[in-house]
Amino acid sequence: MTDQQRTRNVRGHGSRLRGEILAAAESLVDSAEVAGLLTLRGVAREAGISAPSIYDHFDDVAAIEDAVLKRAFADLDETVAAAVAAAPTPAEALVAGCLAYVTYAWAHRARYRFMIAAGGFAPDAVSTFARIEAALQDCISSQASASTDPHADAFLIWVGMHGMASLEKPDRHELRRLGPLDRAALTETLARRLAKLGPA
Amino acid sequence: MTDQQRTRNVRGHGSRLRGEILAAAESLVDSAEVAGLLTLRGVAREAGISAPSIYDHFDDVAAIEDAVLKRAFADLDETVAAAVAAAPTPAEALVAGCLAYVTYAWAHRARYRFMIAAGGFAPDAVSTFARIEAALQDCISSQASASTDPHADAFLIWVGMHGMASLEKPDRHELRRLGPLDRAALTETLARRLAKLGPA
DNA sequence: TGTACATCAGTGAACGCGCGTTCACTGATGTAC
DNA sequence: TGTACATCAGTGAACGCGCGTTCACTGATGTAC
Repeated sequence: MTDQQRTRNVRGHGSRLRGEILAAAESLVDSAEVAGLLTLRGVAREAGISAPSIYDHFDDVAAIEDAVLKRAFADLDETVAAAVAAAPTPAEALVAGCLAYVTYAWAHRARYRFMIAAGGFAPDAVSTFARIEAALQDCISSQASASTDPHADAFLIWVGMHGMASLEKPDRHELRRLGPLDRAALTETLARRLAKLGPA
Repeated sequence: MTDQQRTRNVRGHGSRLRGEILAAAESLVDSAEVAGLLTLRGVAREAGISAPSIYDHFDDVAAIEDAVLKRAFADLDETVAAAVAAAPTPAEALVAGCLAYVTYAWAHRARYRFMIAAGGFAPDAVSTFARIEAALQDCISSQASASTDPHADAFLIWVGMHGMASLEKPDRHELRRLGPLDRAALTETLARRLAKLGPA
């Protein structure tokens, strides 16, 4: 990206370059028009270093992708966790968590595509799923949800959120025909119906 | 794929090769481990022809991809249409259409991934969406559905089916923790809840 | 305080590969006379 | 019925490119004596 001379890291801080490589890879993932794979040389270019320098920090391009994925899933998980924690009631917590999930995906479309393209949901998604399940369980305990099978219903919620999250921009393709969609309201409706949270 | 000599098409039937190229591309899409893009040379190899021969029938590799996508979406649409048409009641028709959609995606996982990877849902998906919306409208008319907003609810059903369709194989990753999932039953539950079809 | 040396954080050149694309060609098949 | 020719359905060789990966190297910085 930048043509200016890199100033070499001081002794003992060579691992800083690892962070720069990762940041460059994330930048490429986020700005990808199509869900193209990362290339080692592309990452090196973006980071402003020579290609062989990457090998000191990552075994290969797959290792970079794994690191990017890990951070992205952790980031998403934290976002969901914060939304759940901030809500006053179990029902609001579940809805807020779902909205946070979907909003994150919309805000980082290319990243989310990358996350799901890399072999479906990685094990990194487990904790986010567990949060949804726990939030649903809270709803059931407080009689906010009529669900009798939290395991299956949490799965359905996850399915619904992923479907919502992976849609394209509303201003493209056939979605125009749907008219203006209030995506946040739709997401809440989706969550409430699947979680059996009452009127939706 | 085959090493044996190709016998050239007779005069006036040169366009047969177009079909063979398309079939080769579909075969590659269906057997892709990761959702890799097609390459012109790869398609030529699979079809057993030289790479330049493709230019007589397709402008470039994007044109091949478009043709594959078009056929795949049409195939999916016909499958859904047949399922809807064969059901005796509106509610069963809607559920059958949803199940057909999801089953098609599971049966052709790599193909479905290719379909959604190519820039979200192409305009080719419009008619399938219209079928879902019409089926829901039938349910409302016959009072099988309590939906008051068929437009938005058809959208939610579509979202849910896409989410269900794009999940990975159940025997991988964290899905194991979910225990054995009856995917057909889950799909029906998902459809009934989102369509407000009564007990689910 | 000097100085030789080891280490660290990288670089530059080169390799072989598969890719898309071009170009001139080939050889069978139909058509005109 | 022959034969010259046009057309059709492709092929083979070559190009320039970006890729992953290797290898020997460089030059600044710390350390030992």
